[in-house]
Amino acid sequence: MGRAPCCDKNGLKKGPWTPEEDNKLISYIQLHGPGNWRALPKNAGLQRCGKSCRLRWTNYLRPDIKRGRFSFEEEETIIQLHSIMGNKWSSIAARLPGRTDNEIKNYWNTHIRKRLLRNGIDPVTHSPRLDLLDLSSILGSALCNPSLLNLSSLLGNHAILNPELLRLATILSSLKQENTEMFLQNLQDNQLLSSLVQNQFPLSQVSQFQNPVEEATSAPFLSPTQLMQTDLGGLSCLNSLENSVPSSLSDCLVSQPNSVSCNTNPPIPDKLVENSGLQPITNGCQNYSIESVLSTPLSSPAPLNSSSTFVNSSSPEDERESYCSSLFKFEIPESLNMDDFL
DNA sequence: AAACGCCGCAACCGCCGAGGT
DNA sequence: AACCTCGGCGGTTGCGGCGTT
Repeated sequence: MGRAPCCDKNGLKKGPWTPEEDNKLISYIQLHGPGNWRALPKNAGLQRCGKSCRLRWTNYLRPDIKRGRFSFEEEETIIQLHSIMGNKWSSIAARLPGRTDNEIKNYWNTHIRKRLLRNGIDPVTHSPRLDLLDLSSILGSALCNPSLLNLSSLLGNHAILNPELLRLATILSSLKQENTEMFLQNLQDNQLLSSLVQNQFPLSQVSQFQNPVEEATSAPFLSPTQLMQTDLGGLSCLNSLENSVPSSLSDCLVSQPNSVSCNTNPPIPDKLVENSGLQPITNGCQNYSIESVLSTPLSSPAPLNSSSTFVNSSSPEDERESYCSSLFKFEIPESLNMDDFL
């Protein structure tokens, strides 16, 4: 573990710390307290540079450090704070008692970041990744069965909705009577979708908040937790849909009685279906009910450790994976003026 | 059993800002 | 204003453990 000594400047030792060195450092700090790191190694009888001592203390030896696996709550907090602060690990660590910035950084890079990527979420922007996003299939499916679009229930929902998505839903709804073909063409061109995705979680909205509490309570769009729940990557989405969304998308996906074939909807590759554990749908069209998708109340994100979220999970990692169970969750600002979208 | 490759994480590196002179 | 010192931070490295072949 740790980096091997690359040099030995000034006779100072580098590399992994020995228990003896740890004991010396702990004993000295217990007597004199931390600080004055330049002079500390000499006074403590350590052949280390002050910086190395400080890092060893702050990242490993400090008595208040909590070691062990990150809890769901901690992980949720990290994701939320990262979406606000970016790679400000020390700021994030300040809000996670017992965790160091280094530990959080490592955990982010080795666990959370990978999972976000798997789920089709850009870990930097916390936005769905365009290269994996296949909203066109979702919307195309909706177009195949416009009855699935129920705006009235949407408008009666107290959740908060991303205006761009609401606009999209409105357009789709209007297409019940109008020119479906034209819209399908637009979908194929993907211009609308690109615009949608790029505008969905602009970073500028993140930076305008003075603190995470303010941001968490006033942000009009998806919270980071919801973003984790927003799974657009396909594979894990399908898996989680089958396992844990009994009332919404998975129902539409598997058991929708009036499924309609749709040529514009690219079928799920067999391999994906196979890996996801999802039963192949022979007509090649999944029907997503926007009504059901939009029905989740969202004044506060569901806790990560909500037991109802985890079904058929075999490991904590799987549990967190299945946490991305809802394809979309929306929030509708009370001030939203529907006229803007109609 | 051995070889190989991947992953996790402690530790290092370089940069930056604050504070003192 | 310029310089220096110190501490803090984020990014990166690479060893050791573990799983896979």
